[in-house]
Amino acid sequence: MKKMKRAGTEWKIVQAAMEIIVEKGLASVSMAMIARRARTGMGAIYHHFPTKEELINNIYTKIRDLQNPVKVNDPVDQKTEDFFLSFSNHYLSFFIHRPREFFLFMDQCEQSPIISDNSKQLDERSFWPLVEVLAKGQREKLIKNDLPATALAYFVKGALDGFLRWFFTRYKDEYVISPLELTRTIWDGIKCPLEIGQ
Amino acid sequence: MKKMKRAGTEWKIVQAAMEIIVEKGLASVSMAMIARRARTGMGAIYHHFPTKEELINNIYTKIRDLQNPVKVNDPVDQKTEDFFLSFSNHYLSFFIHRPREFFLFMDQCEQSPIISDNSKQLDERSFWPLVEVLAKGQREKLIKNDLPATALAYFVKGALDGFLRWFFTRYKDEYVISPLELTRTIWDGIKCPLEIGQ
Amino acid sequence: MKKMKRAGTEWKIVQAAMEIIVEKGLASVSMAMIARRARTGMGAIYHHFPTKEELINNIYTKIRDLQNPVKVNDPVDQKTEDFFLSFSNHYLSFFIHRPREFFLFMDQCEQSPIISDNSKQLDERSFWPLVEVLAKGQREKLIKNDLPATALAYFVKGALDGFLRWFFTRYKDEYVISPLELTRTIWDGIKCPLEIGQ
Amino acid sequence: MKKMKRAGTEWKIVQAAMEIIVEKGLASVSMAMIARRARTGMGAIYHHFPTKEELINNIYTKIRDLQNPVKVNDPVDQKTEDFFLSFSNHYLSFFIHRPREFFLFMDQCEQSPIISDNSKQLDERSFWPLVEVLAKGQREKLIKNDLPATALAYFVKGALDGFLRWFFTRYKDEYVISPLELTRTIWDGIKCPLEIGQ
DNA sequence: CATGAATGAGAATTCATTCAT
DNA sequence: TATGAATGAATTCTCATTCAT
Repeated sequence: MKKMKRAGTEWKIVQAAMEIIVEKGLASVSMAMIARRARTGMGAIYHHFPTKEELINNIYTKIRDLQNPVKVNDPVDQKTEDFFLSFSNHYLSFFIHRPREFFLFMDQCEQSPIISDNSKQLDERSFWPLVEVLAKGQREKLIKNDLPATALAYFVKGALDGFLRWFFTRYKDEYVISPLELTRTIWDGIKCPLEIGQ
Repeated sequence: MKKMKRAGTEWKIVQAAMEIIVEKGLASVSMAMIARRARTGMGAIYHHFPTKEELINNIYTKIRDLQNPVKVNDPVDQKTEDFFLSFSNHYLSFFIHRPREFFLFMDQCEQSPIISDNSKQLDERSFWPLVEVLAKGQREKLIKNDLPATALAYFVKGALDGFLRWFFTRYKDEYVISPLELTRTIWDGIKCPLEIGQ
Repeated sequence: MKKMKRAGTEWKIVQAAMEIIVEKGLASVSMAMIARRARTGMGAIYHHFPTKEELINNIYTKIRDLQNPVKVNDPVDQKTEDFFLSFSNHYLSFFIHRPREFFLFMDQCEQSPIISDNSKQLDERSFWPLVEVLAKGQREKLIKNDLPATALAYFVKGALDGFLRWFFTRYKDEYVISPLELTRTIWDGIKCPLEIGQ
Repeated sequence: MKKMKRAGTEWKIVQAAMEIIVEKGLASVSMAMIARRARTGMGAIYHHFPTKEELINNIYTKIRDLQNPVKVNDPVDQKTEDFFLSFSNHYLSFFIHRPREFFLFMDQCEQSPIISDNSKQLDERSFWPLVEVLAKGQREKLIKNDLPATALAYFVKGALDGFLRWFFTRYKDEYVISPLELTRTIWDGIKCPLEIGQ
């Protein structure tokens, strides 16, 4: 019962922080605003998070952790194309099936120096499989190698994020969209063209 | 040197602001830091820009204006593929041939609510030709139509920005990169697959 | 003593602000000076009053409210002369029996555009009974009607304030003064001369 | 011709300063605002007036000098009542026949510490005849002596200023007003009542 | 654990004044 | 003389953080 309440408070704070950061921007959000939105006192926030930075980083890593379950498939085990498609689909559907604040919050934070190096290492870890599979694909001559695998990975992540940006700021339910097609589109872009006769 | 010659003060401020924002991030830059870096007094900044917000927005729109020359080619006049490729190439080479601060500054600002709706309308204007050509390509059955043209445009912009992010933060001259191949990669992704037998 | 007990902070700020404004003048008082005098931090002031302007206006209206108890006697109920004299006496004795800052602060503010229209409406409300009784007196032919009642009211207020200005800046206890005689003096001025033979 | 221009500039500055101070208040007027209103550069102001304080004080004393012609009638020479009435009438008509900024500017400044002691001595000098005549009247048993002459003088000045405040902020040409009646009213107030039988 | 008033260093902004043109 | 961009100290205001209740 008590723990319930505590967990509830922490979640209310996280919720409020995400909402308000998405609305007003990282730079112009104060702890007092978060407290007001969360309907708690300032003290409650500082009970759960020692500093503002840690609050932001904590939310950031919470989301990354949700996104990257402990056990990540090893790219080596699977067919390159399958791994690539499932990685991308997972990335998209993770955000699509969650409150819009999840993606928009991450999108705000990603370029900001408030995110500690520590938190950024988490990013790297989640980014790594993508780089790996692209490199593997290049070695297998399945994927274009005009650019280093890292560059392709940035390109792919940019494309996915661009789509999600559209989804969460422009999409209006008018019709069904299929993330699957999107990941296929990216794959079509980066894969090597079939040789004639193949 | 007590007094500054008139000329160039505004540009020195813009320069300094871009540099320092790229270094420390939008949120953690103070007007005093900008003044120090620009070697002006604080008042000089406020002489040229009424508020911090307007300074940022002004730089933002200055760059967008540079990027979008008054006369934009009309997508209707050209072959779809050519227009798409030249649009994307122009976008990439604009940033690649300019100081890295240009892109990194824009990238910082783009997701931030500090950019006013007014400035964002400029974005829309520069974005529009891309949406148009994608829509035209869809009507011509040249481009996949699983997603609305706007979504594809976000996707394309995301991909280009992802690449530039890599270019300006990871690229180390090790070897020659060709933006042309990148835009071709995107085109390969979004174009309709050739029918067998064609 | 690092932290202040809650109670009384607002009053200490008001107190300090009045004192220091009376000493140095509205224009040359800074929030830092007020904070120092009140022995609070600057933040405490802004916790209670959103801006410097609102602090001033708040003090102004606080005093006006003290001065005008909710229930004001209706001029219609009483003999004109009695009402006039009691109104004036009340005005004088209110300030005479309070710290000199009360009057001197009001006197500073009254002509200053820092006092918002909103606060000025309070003035009007407290001013109204005076205008009313003068108008009534004019209708009864008890009071000279060379000038509109409003003009007379400004005149009367000016006279009372002039006296108070003397009282708080020049009076030195040398001898007893009687505000009652003053209000009588004003009355003698504005009343109609007795007809010969009456 | 040249001198003309210079005199013109100085007057434009004085004019502009008075206007804007009356509008916005002494505290919130900057030299830049004055320059803009006067349609001059900042330098022009500093050619004519070494500091902001001196500008204000200069205007203040300019008006006082206009008001108090070098030769002031000596109260001793005239009948007390005549001197009192002509003094008061002169005070009122001086302001009434001049732009409203004259009075309203003086009213703003009078309580402010920006007015130097030097300038204030001018006030005293113009105030002195009033105190003198009231004292003389008291010695002659023509004027009530419940209060010291200085107090009466403050009272009288307050009354006159109160009237002018009405005149310049409320009066709307509806009908003719007669300052003469006003000064008579004050006289009626402060003079000793006639003994019955006299 | 929770509250929110209080702290005070630091950020944004203003403005009297100077001076190259 | 006139101009107005530039200076930078002073001022207003903000906000992460603490702590008495």
